[in-house]
Amino acid sequence: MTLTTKDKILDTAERLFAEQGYDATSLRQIIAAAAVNLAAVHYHFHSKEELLDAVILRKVTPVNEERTALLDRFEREAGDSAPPVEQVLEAFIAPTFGARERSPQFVKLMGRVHAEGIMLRLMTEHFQPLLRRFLDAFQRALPDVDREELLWRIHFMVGAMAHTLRSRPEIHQAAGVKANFGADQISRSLIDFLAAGFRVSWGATSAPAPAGPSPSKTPAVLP
Amino acid sequence: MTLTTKDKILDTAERLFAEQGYDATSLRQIIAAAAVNLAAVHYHFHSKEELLDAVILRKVTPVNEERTALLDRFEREAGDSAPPVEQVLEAFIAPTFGARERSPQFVKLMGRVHAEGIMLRLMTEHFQPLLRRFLDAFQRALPDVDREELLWRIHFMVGAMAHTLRSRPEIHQAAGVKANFGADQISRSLIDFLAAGFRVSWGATSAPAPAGPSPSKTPAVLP
DNA sequence: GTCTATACTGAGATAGAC
DNA sequence: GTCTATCTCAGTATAGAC
Repeated sequence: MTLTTKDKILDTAERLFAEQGYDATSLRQIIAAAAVNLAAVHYHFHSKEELLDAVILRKVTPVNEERTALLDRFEREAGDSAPPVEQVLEAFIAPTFGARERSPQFVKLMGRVHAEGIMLRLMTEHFQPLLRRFLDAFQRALPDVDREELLWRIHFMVGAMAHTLRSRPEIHQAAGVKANFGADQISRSLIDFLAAGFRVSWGATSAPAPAGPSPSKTPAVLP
Repeated sequence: MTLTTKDKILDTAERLFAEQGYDATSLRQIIAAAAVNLAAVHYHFHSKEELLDAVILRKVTPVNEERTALLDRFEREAGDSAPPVEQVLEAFIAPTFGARERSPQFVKLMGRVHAEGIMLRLMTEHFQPLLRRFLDAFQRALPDVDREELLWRIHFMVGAMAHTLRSRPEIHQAAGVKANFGADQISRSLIDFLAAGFRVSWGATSAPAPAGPSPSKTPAVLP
């Protein structure tokens, strides 16, 4: 236990942020648990927010490396052709669920973080290469889909995944249905669900609705 | 402009929460802009958190009524058969996008709120009937899908929608692609994307991946 | 029943001694 | 690098005026 002050802060902050959330955790709580001084936090991390950034990046970097490595492998195995959407999705999603197995609390925080403005700030700096890498992979798997549309579908994917990583039962509880699926089955359901969405052929809108006497002439936005 | 103190607080809080987010907005900022006293907030709403609840519920209630009304109409038009998934999705999603047109800032807050723990608290109290209503509609449209699986798909839908309602460009910006889609087209893309996911036949997992020499024998979770 | 004035506690941040 | 002391501002609680 000869951790530096900086590491003691990082470890404790990671644990408390994950257990209680970012806002609910005060710096004073962290320094008490880590047995360090309050000013040390600001010396090493400048602010509470930058401490959160550091906590996140330390954990997210290996996950992103796993994602890239997995995609690399799928591409290698596919030879000249491109890996199917399912594999691209698996490369993106599985590492997060894997991280969840290893540290459920932290990934819960990740989901929260993904959803709040925090990721928006980190995204541009640290997520860009990964995003471009996966965008290309998706585009090769689905050459017919428009690029902007594809980005929206990635957007949907991130939303669905982030929401799923957070809290499990909310909806099941409200509906009075027991949530029996394990992480593995949820991950599978998510990938299958998203793969079908990604495969939708572009241009052929469902617009007027497949059955029933065309309900809304107005754009889909307003009833 | 003979608004009651309570309404002045609600209106101002709604605007500031939407513009700056919940945490970034202080009660003192609200009371200054609304020209009321600090304690009046606690008199009428007991706490900052309950003020947020009130702000949300005031706006969300008509949206949920719109959702129900739209679903009612689709069911009426479908006669003896059940409305297709696309219509159930439209009934759920379109009213939010409609609200977005009318008050973009607020729906941005809604997306944020959906994602944080806040909705979890409100959900059980005020969302339950709506959820059960839509769960039934989905189940009738997709009788072959297992009920828990269906709830997960609804979960994915909520995540994708909430994330989409929030901030538009993040991903497009990071990828260096211009975001030209209007709200209408995004709404359509989302519905088509989700409909395909909902329609996936249950039981037929994509597991071993459709092409390439079965990459992972381990559960999809870990590479 | 409504609202005002004011005080209390705990938060994040900072300056400067060591 | 670390710590003490202090600053400002947050949300909250209450006593009392209308």
